[in-house]
Amino acid sequence: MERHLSEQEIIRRENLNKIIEMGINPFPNETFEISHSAKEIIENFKEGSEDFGSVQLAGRLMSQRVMGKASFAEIQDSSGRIQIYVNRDEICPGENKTLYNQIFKKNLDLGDIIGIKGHVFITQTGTISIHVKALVLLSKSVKPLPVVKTDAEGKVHDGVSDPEFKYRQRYVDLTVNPEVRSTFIKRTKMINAMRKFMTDRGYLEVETPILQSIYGGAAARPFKTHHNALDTAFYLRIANELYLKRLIVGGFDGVFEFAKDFRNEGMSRFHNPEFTMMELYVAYKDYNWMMDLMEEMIEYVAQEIHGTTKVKVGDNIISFKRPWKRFTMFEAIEHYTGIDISNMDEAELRTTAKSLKIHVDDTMGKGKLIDEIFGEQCEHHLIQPTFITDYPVEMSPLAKKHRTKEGLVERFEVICNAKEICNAFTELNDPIDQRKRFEDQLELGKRGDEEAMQLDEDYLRALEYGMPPTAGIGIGIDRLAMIMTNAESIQDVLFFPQMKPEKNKD
RNA sequence: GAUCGCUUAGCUCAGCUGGUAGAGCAACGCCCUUUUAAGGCGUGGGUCCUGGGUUCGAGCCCCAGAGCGAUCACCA
Repeated sequence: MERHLSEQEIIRRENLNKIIEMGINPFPNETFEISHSAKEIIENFKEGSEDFGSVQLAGRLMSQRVMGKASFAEIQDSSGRIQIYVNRDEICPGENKTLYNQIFKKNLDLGDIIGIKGHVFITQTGTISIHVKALVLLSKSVKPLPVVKTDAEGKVHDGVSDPEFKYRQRYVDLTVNPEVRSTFIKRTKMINAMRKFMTDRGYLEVETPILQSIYGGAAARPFKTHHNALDTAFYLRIANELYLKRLIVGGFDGVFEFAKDFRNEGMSRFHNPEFTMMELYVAYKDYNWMMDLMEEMIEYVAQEIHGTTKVKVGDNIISFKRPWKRFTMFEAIEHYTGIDISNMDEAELRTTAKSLKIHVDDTMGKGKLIDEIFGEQCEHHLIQPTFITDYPVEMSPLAKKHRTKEGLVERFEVICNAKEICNAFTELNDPIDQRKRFEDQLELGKRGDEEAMQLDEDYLRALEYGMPPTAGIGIGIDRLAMIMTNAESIQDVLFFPQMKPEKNKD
């Protein structure tokens, strides 16, 4: 098949061929030993010290300033960039100057991956650099990378900013925009910190099925697939809640999983069809205990990532320092609207919602109305992490009824930067009540609610054997990562966000 | 799903009331040769997202479509 190549791509292929003709393998197999990273050298080199007398490092050639028999260039490794100084007669000590005159000056291109050996010194202008004694090509780049330069005022020129380019070709985005790399490193640090926090407390990290014949644990439309050998429909999980609780039935005191979940719904700045949720279930605890744990864990996570509990997000500074504010849902609504809805019936709630200019329709029940009022009137005010507790029972078919408050369940969410970042309950462990809640969901399903839960007989069977009182939580890892990295879109915290398939232009 | 916006060189972007395509960086060549976004001179590079239409003439106007984005709806 004919491929259209740009002028620059053709030139690079010609350079590749010239290198091959000179008997050099542009894609060698051998290990290249690396003694230091660019960052280590820049952070630790002291003028006049004998340290770094001999270093080897490898990376991409990112700029090249050739001046006859001496040149400066920059290489970028996984830690950052460092300047190198290449002198013709030092890398070509004999009569043959081909390596410098031909290969280094002509046939190497920006983006090529090279290995160098030399010693560290400081130039007249005060830049820590590597004086190169030997240079080897490790991999040729035949497609030009966008060249990003930062000028003296710190202004960035020609950074790749087209979102489609960034997300489809994340490998280029990562190479060219250093802050993208640091976002993803923070994401991993965050997950590692959470894992350590929970493992240190003795909770067991587990894996549960992604292909489920009955999907459950959340209200959402699933992706459906088919197993050929069994000739059976399967769903990609929308949550793993019911499986983790089966493990609590089985006798584990604490289990957690970082789970990829899948929901067949709209995409937005805050929604990707596949996303990561961390769910944790701990036996013999309730939601009050879980609130304390959540605060402690996230405060710890912020400290691990940023070295402080204060995190800048957009124009706000968010403080994760304990304790966080706690509101019941009714208190929050009264606080932001001045209206006490705690004793209202459905008709009064509907009137109240209308008076607040909230779009209502006849299918909305009590729980939905309360949720809408909260969502419209309160959520956007909640920038600092805030616990919202005690939700209407209709919205929470897996949560235990409140110990004292009629019509409510023991549930909390944390709202932070105006978005929900977790959802937790005192888990419903009464199999009789759970069956009734599932049946109510089936009714909703019959009335056309596509997100109503399915009745899971096996889960009920597990509860019938007896599940200890349990507290459970699900934390939206992508949402939390957005806050911890000051990202505006979920796509910025996913290496490969979901996109429509690229059309083949050839 | 609805509305609005964007799509021009490898990258970032200009392009007027419709007159046949521009800059910076990158590339190529020469000069300079310890530079700091190195500099100077020169050269090449375009399916102006795609397909139709209007027009003597379309990057620009009209229609249809694609991709991306924003807002809304949906998503507790």
